[in-house]
Amino acid sequence: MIRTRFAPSPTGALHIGGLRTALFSYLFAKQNNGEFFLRIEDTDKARSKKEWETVIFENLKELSISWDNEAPRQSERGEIYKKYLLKMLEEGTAYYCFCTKEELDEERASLMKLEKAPIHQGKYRDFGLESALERIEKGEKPVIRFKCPKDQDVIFNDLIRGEIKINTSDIGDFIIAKDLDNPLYNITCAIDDAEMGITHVIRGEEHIPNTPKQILLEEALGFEKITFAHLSLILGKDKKKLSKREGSTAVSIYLEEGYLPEAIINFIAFLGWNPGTEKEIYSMEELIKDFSIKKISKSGAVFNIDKLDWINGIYIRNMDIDKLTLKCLPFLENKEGIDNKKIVLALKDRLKKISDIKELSLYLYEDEIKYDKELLFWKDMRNEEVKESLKKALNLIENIEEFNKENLQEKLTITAKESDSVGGFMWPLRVALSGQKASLGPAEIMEIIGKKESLKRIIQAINII
RNA sequence: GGCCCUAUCGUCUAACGGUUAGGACAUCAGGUUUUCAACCUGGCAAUCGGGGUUCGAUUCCCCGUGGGGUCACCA
Repeated sequence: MIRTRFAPSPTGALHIGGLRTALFSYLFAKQNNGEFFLRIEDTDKARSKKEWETVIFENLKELSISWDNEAPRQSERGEIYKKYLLKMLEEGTAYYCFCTKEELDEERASLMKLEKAPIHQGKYRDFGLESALERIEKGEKPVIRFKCPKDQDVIFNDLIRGEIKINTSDIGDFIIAKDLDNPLYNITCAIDDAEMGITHVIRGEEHIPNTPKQILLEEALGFEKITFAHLSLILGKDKKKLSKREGSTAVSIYLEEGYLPEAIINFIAFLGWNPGTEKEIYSMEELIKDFSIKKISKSGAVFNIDKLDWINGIYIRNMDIDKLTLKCLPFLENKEGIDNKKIVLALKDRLKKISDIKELSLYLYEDEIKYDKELLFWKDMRNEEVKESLKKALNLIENIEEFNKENLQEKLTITAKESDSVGGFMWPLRVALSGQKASLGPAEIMEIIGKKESLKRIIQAINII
């Protein structure tokens, strides 16, 4: 059975790139009737926080990415790692290294000067476990390094990129643990993937350099082979790895601003993947069905918020009106006599994200709207003409009993067509009702704010001219 | 700098070695509208450069160049 995993570090919010990794891992597992696991990589005790873990869980749930296991925390698996570390030390596939940080910094600097890769040369590689233990006895605190085979090609077949080959001389004896109780990323990752029975690791491209290390560790420990797939990075407008400078990278922010989970999933899925047809609107079920890891593109994709806006707009427009209203409520005011559902219905076509409705609906709630009187003038109308036009509207509206937008629109249209110009009648009225350069139509506004408020606003406009 | 990954419109991307290089977003123009959206119609816009292989390269190979990643006692 195929089993994938998503292994975030709870050192920050769920990142857009992390979400895509999780989504693709999820889709790949599900379409193969496999399992999708979660694992919390919190070996960095200083930076890991329980709060972030909670945020990650909740974001994933909200986005309908569900996992099949009880997500283990690496911080609670110390004994397991220790067992493997001891085994490697005894078998000689790992060794204690007594180099100081200063020594290592120096080594790195001098290698860089020679324009060589700063690979650790393995001073204590053949020091021997016995002698090492003696020094530890005396109180020295060594780190544990992997004894990397010399000059050997590590080859793996990446599902997305094909064959990747890296020579061990470009890797060196990397540190696998600070000490027996503090293992580092590569070793915990290799051990957990093996123990969890992970068959396919789908992750970001930045992990390509880690892959041969993990494969080497896999071999040293006698684990099953894992298949890897490395996703290209999501880039910002500057074509660099997406960073906070360009809007947010945190999924939670998008959720809060009112990007719908379905839209986010749809958009993210299409960042670097497409079905090869012209269909662009995809539900999670459809994604599971049509997703193909082979069709993932190899180059980085720029995160284009305009396209997210467009997709989100489509989802908003297609959403059930009651559900949409519920989503909008946090961004709307509460005013006696005003039906927020009507506002949502009237405004939903112009929303790119749910939070937009706040700004767009403000004038509907205000007790006294303020605007520049010049705004009331349609083209080159004179004072008297505007006043006349508004009075005509006032008379008409005063006599309308059935105050819904269809009826209002009908009556307004008749009068407008009898007037000198349709715009000359409609524009001042709309501005009188909204105080805005751009707004809903007069009939829509009146239905929402009601007859009394409508008349009040028209009279106010007549008075300021 | 070493190693690795990568390269089609501004952006996301299609194109068994043979297409007028297609679609979407954005943009521009027009239509519909009192306005703004939504909607409809249309336009602009791309194969990084140089060598090969081939009857024929966006496609395969090599070399450049550009972009990115990574070289932690972070993950």
